[in-house]
Amino acid sequence: MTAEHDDTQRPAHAPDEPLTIGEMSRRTGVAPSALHFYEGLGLIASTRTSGNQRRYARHMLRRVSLITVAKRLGIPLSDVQEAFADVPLTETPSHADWQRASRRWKRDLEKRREGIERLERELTGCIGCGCLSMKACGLLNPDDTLGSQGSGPQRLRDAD
Amino acid sequence: MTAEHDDTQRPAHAPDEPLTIGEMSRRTGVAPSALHFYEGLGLIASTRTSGNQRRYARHMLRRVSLITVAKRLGIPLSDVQEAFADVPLTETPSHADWQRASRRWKRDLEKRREGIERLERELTGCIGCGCLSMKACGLLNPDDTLGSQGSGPQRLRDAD
DNA sequence: GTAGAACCTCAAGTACACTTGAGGTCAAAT
DNA sequence: ATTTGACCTCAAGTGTACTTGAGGTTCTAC
Repeated sequence: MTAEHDDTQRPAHAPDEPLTIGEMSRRTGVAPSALHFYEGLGLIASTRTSGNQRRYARHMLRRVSLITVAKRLGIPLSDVQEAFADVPLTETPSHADWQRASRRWKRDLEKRREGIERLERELTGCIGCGCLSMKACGLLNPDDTLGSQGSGPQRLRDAD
Repeated sequence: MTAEHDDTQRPAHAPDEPLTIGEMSRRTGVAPSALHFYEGLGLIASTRTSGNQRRYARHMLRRVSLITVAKRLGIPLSDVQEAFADVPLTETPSHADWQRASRRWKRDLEKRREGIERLERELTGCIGCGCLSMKACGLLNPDDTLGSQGSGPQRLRDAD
């Protein structure tokens, strides 16, 4: 986070000009090779110049940002692909397009958050009572008191 | 979730007997090959019978369950390894051992949950105002209005 | 005591998400 | 005009998290 990318030396574009792959990379923090990769998966799209170089419409920045966030949260690209399913790739997506995608995402995120919250609660409870090592605690599934009924670690597994 | 695993036909063990790899697998839902793999990473441990077969102490069930949950939440095994760092592998962990691990985990989970919550809020805002496709919205970083200052999609990236 | 299920090791294969490298082209500046 | 940096394609390599298979051993039940 130093003066390493000083865009004052970079070409200044009109606000609606398409971006080169290098610009996309600098702006999103995603390597050009990864952008190639995402394009191969159909997660993003580009047009080509007469000289076969990629040019990205500005709305691709958002797609890449969303991919990045998803990754950070451990969401696989296949899920991102689904979330983007109805968002047009080649034209600028409409208000409604992104609204739909947003709602879809939000449901997915809610599930994830709930999974984490559940685990947090369980761990918190166990911090309080120390039951992570005690048979009496039903939260994290005691080592084996339920086991012989074939229950297994249900509490930790039924979160789907 | 049918009558597929009917433990009434399985060997019934005294509550403190060690488990075979097959039993571990059935109880945790984790494949034997994965248990081998986790053992290679030092995430779990086993003793061996005179005939070189693995036997797992019952407290390994909890370790495996925690690994499974972590995976579901997109937490890499290396992080799990760290979280387990001070929890004894070969003897039954003490109350204090698991307490320490719980606290560590909880901090990690909090960060993750916060990341997800942030994204949820952003998406929610965008559902409300439709800004996911509008330049005026600063939440998801507008396509490019901040871009020429070299800021990039900061709001989505500074969440670490 | 022997059949069959469950287990063992070790090597190789798979899927995901990329990166790296080779060999070549394109574009902006001198 | 030529250098330099950015770009292109395609193939192969990397790290993570396993699975699969071959070839052999052990355990349990009959």
